[in-house]
Amino acid sequence: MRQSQLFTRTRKEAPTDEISKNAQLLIRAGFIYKEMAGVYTLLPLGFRVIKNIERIIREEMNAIGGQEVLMTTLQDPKLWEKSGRWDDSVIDVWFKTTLRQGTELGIANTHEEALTNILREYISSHRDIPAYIYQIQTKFRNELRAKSGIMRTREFQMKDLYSFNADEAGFRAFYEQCAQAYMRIFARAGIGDVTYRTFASGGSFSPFSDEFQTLTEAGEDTIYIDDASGRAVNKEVYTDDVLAELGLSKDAMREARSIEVGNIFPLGTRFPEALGLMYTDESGEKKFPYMGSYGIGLGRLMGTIVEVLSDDKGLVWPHEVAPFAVHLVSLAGNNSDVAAEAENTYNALTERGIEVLFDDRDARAGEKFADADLIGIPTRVVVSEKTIAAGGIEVTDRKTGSTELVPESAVPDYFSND
RNA sequence: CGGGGCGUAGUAUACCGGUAGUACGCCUGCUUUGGGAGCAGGUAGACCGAGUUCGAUUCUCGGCGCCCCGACCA
Repeated sequence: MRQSQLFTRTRKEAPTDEISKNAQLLIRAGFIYKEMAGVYTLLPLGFRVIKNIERIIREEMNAIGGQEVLMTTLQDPKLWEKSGRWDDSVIDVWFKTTLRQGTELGIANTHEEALTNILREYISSHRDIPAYIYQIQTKFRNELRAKSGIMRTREFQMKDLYSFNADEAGFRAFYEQCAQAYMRIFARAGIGDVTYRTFASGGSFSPFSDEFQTLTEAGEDTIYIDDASGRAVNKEVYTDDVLAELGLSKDAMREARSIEVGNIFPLGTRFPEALGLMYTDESGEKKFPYMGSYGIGLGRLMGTIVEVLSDDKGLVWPHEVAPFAVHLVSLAGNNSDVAAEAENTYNALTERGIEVLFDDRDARAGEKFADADLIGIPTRVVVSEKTIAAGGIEVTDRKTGSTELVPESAVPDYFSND
């Protein structure tokens, strides 16, 4: 896409009402727009990033047998009354609304009840499970305090998968598979080497859960890491008993600040029991399926990538999540030959299926470079009088800053899209 | 929800009990063109309400909003 037509603009100065690095950079670079506290609009560049994150998650969830659905935001209180969670003292992040005739409705903050209820119609035999169902959908949570830019918001995209297995053994096997899929997701998102599977409390549903914690000072959590095994333990369950159970020793563990980018946990049969979801097993006996829940907040993942990878010049996107693969910068000035060459390069790359942000604006080099650094597309390509005189194009890596001149004849191979 | 801080052009900031200045942005023109250019002209602003006062953007109170610390975070 041509940058001259991109309706957003970069800003030199950070907004004063944002302290967090993720929000400052994303707003300055024109990826997001702040509507109000904890509520952000995704602008074209930010939307592209979220779509890429979504794609990675979707691929990995499909690979482990996930089936995608899209559930509703408006929810029936009756289902929640059955599970005992309609009460504001049980879930304190509710947004609720009412129909004109006065009927109360819930605005979804999670979907265990809704999905379990749907499955009553489709799961009745052991042949109907396991079922692994997920969605990428907007969640609303009335957080007491939104904070840390896009890390804790009141409205956000979330991937939530729910597993239904015949028994706990089947659940366990899938749970491990999903944990592996999560690690692949975070690796592809560029934060794999600083993300730890972390033993944590299971809240009110189970004795444990696994969180995926990414090391960053911007985090809200404290974890303890055992570098030898790569495992970590959340501070909230960092007790001698838990460590003994996990075979870990306090002597070998280091403390770190982190942000929770994902969470998986066992739900047992609580929701099937509350909502009446049963299947008939091989011997004709009726049983409750064993359930698990697996979440990733897409916006928080995007914010975490920013916190971990950006530098003093701006954003740095890993290839798989970058809004574009190449940032083509034309330094044409009044030189129509350079402008024509830049157009040719743009067309050649685009025809090869490469996503290009083409800075065709009538602006000076300094401004264009500063913007390119701020936006953080992995590869910058410059076409100018200099590069034409040298018979090629200049290719710069955003992360390392390393630059090379690629001869014109070698350009197709350099950008072969494989 | 407890505590603290803050609301001035699109953005970032300054000053002031007598209606507001600067920078960036944006518009026009000329020059410039490899790291956020120069000159000239122009555009655009006091969160809302009440009170005090001859007069409030400034002081007081209330509301609303934003940020930070803590608590909370199925």
